[in-house]
Parts: sequence; C-alpha cells; structure tokens
Amino acid sequence: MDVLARYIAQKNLQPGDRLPPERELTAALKVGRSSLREAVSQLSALGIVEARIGSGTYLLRQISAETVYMPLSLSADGLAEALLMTLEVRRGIEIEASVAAARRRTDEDIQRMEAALDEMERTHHREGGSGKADFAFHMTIYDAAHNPLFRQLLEQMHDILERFWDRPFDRPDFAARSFPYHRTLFDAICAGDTAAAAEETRKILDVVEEDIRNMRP
Amino acid sequence: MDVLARYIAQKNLQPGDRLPPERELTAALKVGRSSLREAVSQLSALGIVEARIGSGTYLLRQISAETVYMPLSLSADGLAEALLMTLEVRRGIEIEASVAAARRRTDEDIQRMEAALDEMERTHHREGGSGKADFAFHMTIYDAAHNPLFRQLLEQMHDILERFWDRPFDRPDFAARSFPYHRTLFDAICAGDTAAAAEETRKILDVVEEDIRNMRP
DNA sequence: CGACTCAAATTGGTCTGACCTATTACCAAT
DNA sequence: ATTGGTAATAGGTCAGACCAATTTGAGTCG
Repeated sequence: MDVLARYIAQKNLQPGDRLPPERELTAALKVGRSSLREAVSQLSALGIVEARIGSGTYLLRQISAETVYMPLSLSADGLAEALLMTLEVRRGIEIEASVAAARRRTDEDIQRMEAALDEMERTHHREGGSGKADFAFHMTIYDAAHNPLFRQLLEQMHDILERFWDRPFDRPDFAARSFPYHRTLFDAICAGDTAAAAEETRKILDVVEEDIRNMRP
Repeated sequence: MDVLARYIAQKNLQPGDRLPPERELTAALKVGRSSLREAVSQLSALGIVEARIGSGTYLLRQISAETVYMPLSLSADGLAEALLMTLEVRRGIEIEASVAAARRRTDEDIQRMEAALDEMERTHHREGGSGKADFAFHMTIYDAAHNPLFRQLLEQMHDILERFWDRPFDRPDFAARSFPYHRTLFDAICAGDTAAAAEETRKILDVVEEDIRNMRP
C-alpha cells in the first residue's frame, strides 16, 4: 500500500483522476496483480480511492507522503439511540469548529459563509425547509476553521446518519426553529466572538436534538 | 468484506482471538483465497484485524453487524501539525464527554473515577509522570458519560496518535502542569456542575496543547 | 446529419494452484 | 529439564485464466 500511495503522490494525481489500469500498474510497480489489488483494496477501504468496474479506479482524496490515516469504527444498537449519541459527539465537534472558525476566519471565508447563508435563507423562504443548503452553510464554517479534520469528521457523520435514517434532514419542518440562529452564528464568527459562536451553535443543536426526540415513536 | 465481518460477528470473536487460517475461511465462506485476502486486507487497513505472518490473523477490535467505519485521512506538514489538529477535535469531544458525565454519572461511576484518580496521583508522586494512569482516568470519565461513542472515538484517536509519535504520553514531564486540574474536574463531575466540568477539561487540554507546541522543533 | 444499435475492447472482480518465507510446534538427543 | 533441529502451519506473492460490467466506436437506420 505504501508503494502505491507513493506512486500516486509522486504522479501528483488529483481527486477525480483515474489511476492506470491494474495490469499497467503491476508492470510499473513490479508487483503481481494480487498484491497490487490488495493495496488498492486497502486504499479503497480507507476511502482514498474508488474502483468502478469496467471503468477504472479513481482517486477520491489527495494523498501525500505525510498523510496520516485514522480509521474509526463505531457501533451502537438502535437507530434513534445511535442518532442521539452521534448528535452528542457532533455537538462537541461542531462547537469547537465554530470556535475555531471565529478565531481563524479570513475575509474569503466570510464571503463564502455569507453566500451560503443567503442561499439557505432564500431556499427557506421559498420552500419552507432548508435541507441541503443548511448543510452547505455548515460546511463553509468547517472550512473556515482551517482544520480539515472538522470537515471530514462531520461530513462523514452526516453521510452515515443520512444512510440510516430516511431523509431526516429534508423534512420541511425539521429543525426549522434553528433557522434564526444561523444568522446569529454567522455574525458571531464574523465578529471573532468565540463564546457567542459556541453559544449559537449549541442553540442550533439543541433544537435538532429536541426534534429528533419528538420524532421518535 | 461484509461477509467476513458478518462471520466474525456471528462467531462472536473477541479482541485478541485468532481467526481461522485463510485456507479454512475460504472453505467456510465459499470464496476464493484472493477475494478472502482482499477482505482481510481491508479489515486490516481499518485497524480491525492484524495479520501476523506464520502465526495467524488476530482480531483487534470487536465488530458487530451494525458497526460503521469512518476512515479519516489527514495530511498535514509534519506530525506536530497533525497532532494539534486532532487535539482541537479531541478538545471538542472531550469537553462534551465531561459535560455528559457531569449530567449522567452514577455512584458506581464516581467510585471508578475516584479509584483511577487515586491511582494516577500515586503514580504521579512516585514516578513524576502519569502516562497510562492518566489515560485510564480519562477513560472512566468517558464511561461515565454513558455514551459508548465517546470512549470509542477517543480511545482510537489516542491509539493512532501513539503509533505515530514515539511515546509522547509517557514522557515524565509531559502535560505535568495539567495534573491538579484532574482532581478539580473530578469534583465538578461529582457535583454535576456541567459548566465547571467543561472549564476544567478545557484547562487540561490547553496545557497539553501548549506542551505540544513547545516540543515542536 | 443525428440518433440508435450492437459488438468488440477495456477494466475491475474472482478463482485456482503453485511457491516462498516467517513462525510455531513437536520430538529427539543431551 | 533444556536444547537443537525439523516438519507442519500460516500468511505473502505471483501467474494465468475466466467472468461481468462498462465504455467505446463502427455501422446502420431514420
């Protein structure tokens, strides 16, 4: 796997790029196809690469020689319980992300966040719910924190939750009461007010938690 | 990989147990050896399993049918940067864990936490450093939060970081200044004072962050 | 000229069987 | 009881064949 990763890094492949076919890689790296496939298989398990049958193997995330891999495995029984448990963890991470964003946001970050917030408010007034626009706004906050782990963790937690609970974030009224706090959170981050940023984030997630509890049968 | 994972879960294998040899597994799961090896390879990349040549393949962490895998990859310039990034995330999670512990700790939790704290203080006065006992105390807090995700996440983050930085948590003076805050954190959790628990946790991690920054070349 | 069809080439996925090397287990000699 | 060496065991690698899904492109029809 290290040899393959080094090859990818050295060729300077970008996310979306296609790797050479396996039979070519075996020649280039001078290994048998089984070994090569095990390496690809590992990168695939780590979410670095995606193999599409008949098409090719594609790079999903950029890697370098210094890339550190941090595979986590989580188990919980019961969907609603699992959701509430992950929400609790998410609250901690999300608050810290907001604090970091308030501390490190650049002017560019502010522009991106405001654009996403405007888009979200438009969608909200037009369709009632926010859904994807809401998530997009939060993503701009993670990016403003300038720590890639925030985005990776929260993005993947979001993905996983969405897979288990049928469209919880697309319901028109879901977490609607959290709507006004998004603007106040944005203001706090702009002002560099870490305490207020933490507080507004907590308010948003409290609404989400309440709504999840109410949705539970 | 799913088939293999299901097999392990169904056989109720525990961490440390040895899996059947590959040639037997191929028969049991009715797949070729290459496919089986790719699955093992993936579990190995995810840190679930460890293959030791000539000896066998061993289970490292328990898995179940509902286990979700969340592989993260972090590219930073240098290990210290990576450590600081993960520390920032860890701070968020750890604070939330302390808050949850202050809210939900039982009498049993308090007993376990106090025992671990006493042990840690003894070790500290005897050897100067705390090391494993420190981590053991924090683990009792995660358990007192009564949300298994906290322990799983923080335990794994700890493991992974330890692999990359040579014994950072065993240095005699590392994070020594955080020592008194452990007792105050324990008191806050006992008293159910969530705000104080958050504050003391933050103090501990601030010391850790400072020490990491100072250790940097 | 454009859209559709279908066959060939490409590409990842699987299986088999062979051989290598490190580890472990066992048994005989001391 | 200890030691030494040998055989069995187990993971690691390689080669070659075949399968199935996708992509490509030539040819055909409207």
